[in-house]
Amino acid sequence: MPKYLQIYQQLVDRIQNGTLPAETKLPSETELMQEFGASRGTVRKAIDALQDKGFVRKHQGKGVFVLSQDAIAFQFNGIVSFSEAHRQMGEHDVKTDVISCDLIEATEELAHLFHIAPGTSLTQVKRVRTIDGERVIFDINLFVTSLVPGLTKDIAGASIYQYIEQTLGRQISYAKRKIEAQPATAEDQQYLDLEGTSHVIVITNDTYFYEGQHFERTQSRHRLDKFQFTDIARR
Amino acid sequence: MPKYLQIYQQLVDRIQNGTLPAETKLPSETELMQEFGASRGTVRKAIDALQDKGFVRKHQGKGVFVLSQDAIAFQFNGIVSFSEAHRQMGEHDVKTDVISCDLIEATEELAHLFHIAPGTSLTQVKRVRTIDGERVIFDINLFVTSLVPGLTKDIAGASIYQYIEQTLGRQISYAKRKIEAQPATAEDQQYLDLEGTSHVIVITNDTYFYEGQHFERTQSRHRLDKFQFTDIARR
DNA sequence: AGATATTTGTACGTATGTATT
DNA sequence: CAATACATACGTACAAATATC
Repeated sequence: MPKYLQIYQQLVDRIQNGTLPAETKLPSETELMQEFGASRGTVRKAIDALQDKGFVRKHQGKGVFVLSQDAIAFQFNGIVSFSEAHRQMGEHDVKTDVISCDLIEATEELAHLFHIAPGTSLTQVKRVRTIDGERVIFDINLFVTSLVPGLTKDIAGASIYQYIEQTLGRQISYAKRKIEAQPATAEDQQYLDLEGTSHVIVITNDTYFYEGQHFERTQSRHRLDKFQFTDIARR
Repeated sequence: MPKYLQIYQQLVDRIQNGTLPAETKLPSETELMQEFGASRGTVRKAIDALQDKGFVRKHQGKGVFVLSQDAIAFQFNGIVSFSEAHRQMGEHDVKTDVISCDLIEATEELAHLFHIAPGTSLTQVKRVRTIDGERVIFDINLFVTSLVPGLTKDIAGASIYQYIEQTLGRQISYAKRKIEAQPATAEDQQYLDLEGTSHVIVITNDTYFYEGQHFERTQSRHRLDKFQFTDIARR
């Protein structure tokens, strides 16, 4: 592990175990240099990482200050798949049913979206997520088949993201997300326990590989009252 | 402007005007050093900034690659106030009506939330946003009065964030956001043109100053079909 | 109010390590 | 194996913002 990450990790530990409580000032760069036997640049890199992760805030001329812990607890930004998200939550009975896993041909519109030729093969996966006995999420995934080959119903029942990263060895880089409400479709009514609600929350997710290739669009359709999304925004 | 930001800006320009199209490789650090007459550290800082903003991706041993433009167009992350968001969109007839601007006393629950004593003064602002003639957003703001003093109906009708940053001279740092659906309340029905929809989308926003003080909680209640939220997530 | 010290920000230079070509 | 390109680490100097005397 690089030295700057070691320093970073030790400082994170101190913040998390209360040695460096919220609102207190971190030792100055000069002091940290002496303590860790590192150059100023290395110490600064560690502190920059702390700030990126939301642990501290730097102020020129003043110092570096620890931010309150509860701010960090909120920090589950980033791309998190369904199975990752619910493994952490625990306590809930979660099940995934794969409705279908088919090859389809890209329409004009989808071809344009993925920057591929019309008619190119796409893999379409439809899944229903059941939480505590209620069917509350209906996912429709579309993958560019050439970029994500070999998808099967079995894989779709486990974790597609794990398959992409571990079996295919591709690295997922970033995702664009859109959240909106839409009237429930006939398919929504068929696959979800809507309990009379007229709308669903739709999260459209466009995901990209490290190299910038757009390989997936997913619509995740949630029952209104079972949907919640949190994040942290920085000015 | 610091040198590394000048280099950053010039590279952004080239990416945006097509001189450096997506998927192409940036000049190497050595070449950029010569071109801009800068040290390697300075060039690297500029490239790091490019990567932070999502313009490029660095690969050790390979080079730095330009990411596709449409990924960046999506990049309006961060904390954006209502008036900021709609100034950019243009084309729409937007109006803000201030329903009330009162001092209230913190309940036990609110006191705990803001880490203040029960009974401490809070400023409560209720506003309705009308877009193209329809009342679609109902905002309820709660400010810790001692941290955001002097709020008036007039200020609430313009931009509270601008007042905080420019008049009070305080810097807003980050916000925690939660998005969920809730059944419409009587107040929602009174102030919004609900068009028969039973639920509203509620965005709860907790905002913090640079120093880490929690100074605001806002509930922004949106009509279902007029709500949309986008962001970009990184792995 | 003003000078001085402290603290972070920027910039340069050099050397060595690691991944890819 | 060698060359190329990015990553880490050390050191120095000066600037800018803030705190202190």
